[in-house]
Amino acid sequence: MTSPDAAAIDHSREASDLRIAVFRLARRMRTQRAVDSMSDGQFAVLAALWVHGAHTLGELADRERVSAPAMTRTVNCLEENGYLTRSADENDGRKVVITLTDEGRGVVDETARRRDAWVEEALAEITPAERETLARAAEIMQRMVAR
Amino acid sequence: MTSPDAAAIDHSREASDLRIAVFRLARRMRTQRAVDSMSDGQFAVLAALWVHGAHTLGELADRERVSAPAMTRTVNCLEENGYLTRSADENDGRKVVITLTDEGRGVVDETARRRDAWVEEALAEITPAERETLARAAEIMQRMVAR
DNA sequence: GGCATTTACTTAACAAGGATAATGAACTAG
DNA sequence: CTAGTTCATTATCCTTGTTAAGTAAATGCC
Repeated sequence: MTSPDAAAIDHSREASDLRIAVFRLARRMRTQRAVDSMSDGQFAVLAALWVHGAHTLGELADRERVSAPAMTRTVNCLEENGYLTRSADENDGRKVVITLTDEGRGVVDETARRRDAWVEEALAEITPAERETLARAAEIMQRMVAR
Repeated sequence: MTSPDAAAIDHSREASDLRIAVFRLARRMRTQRAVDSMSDGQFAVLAALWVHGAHTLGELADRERVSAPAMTRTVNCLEENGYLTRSADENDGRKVVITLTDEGRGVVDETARRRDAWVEEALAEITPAERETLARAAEIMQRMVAR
């Protein structure tokens, strides 16, 4: 009965390798973000708005896997700094629609440029085929998490 | 001159997507722990002791990129739970040598196993081609970090 | 239409885990 | 032996997460 065992081991090995690689890369990227006044969570919200457009508060909380109160506070802070605006939903007065301001958009561009500097450098040193693999992997990982 | 700009934007977007995906997946994997009451930081300390052997408190703080007081608190908690022990350094009475207990070793094994279990489950729900992509991506990410 | 329930967000209170500053004990240099 | 340095700890504060409770708007049932 070598076949099932071998398959199980391969599967387990694949999972281990992915887990270790993801942890290491996350850790490495995190160390690169030394100089920045904006926290990860705050930046992630602006980035989500930039990539996916306006959200209600609840949608943002769900997307970032964070409680609604936590998202309220984050949004308060970002609103005070002028990076986004709240407005009432036309059809549902309970909902708050959150929209990126031009200033917020600018901050995302600028911050992303600085934060991603290390990743871009690393991407520049691998082949286009490898970059393509990573891009597809990123999409798959997003789906694994979203599930 | 649209081509260079478009390329630069794609590159930046690629880096952003990868960073976000890796952070999210790492976060999700991190939620799978053997001991629910143990934080990621605490587990990281046990894992460091497991992989690299006994450390002084300062060495642990440096390795985890954390202040000495923060590490003191983390170690206090882990010591109270019996996962590690403090002992005086033979040659330098100021230093505190921190050693993993058998129980601590067990927690590391169990947690690694559970994290892999979640990843394996997630891998089971995607196609073989996607698994292959992730496997290749894991190898590429390891190389990016190792560089 | 009016009242109860549900939904979406906010406020309040609290816990975890990070930081710096200050304290204490042990080593080292002069 | 005294002065200065280093390692760990304690004290205090900040950020960011949580759950519980409160408010306002929408929905559903007579």
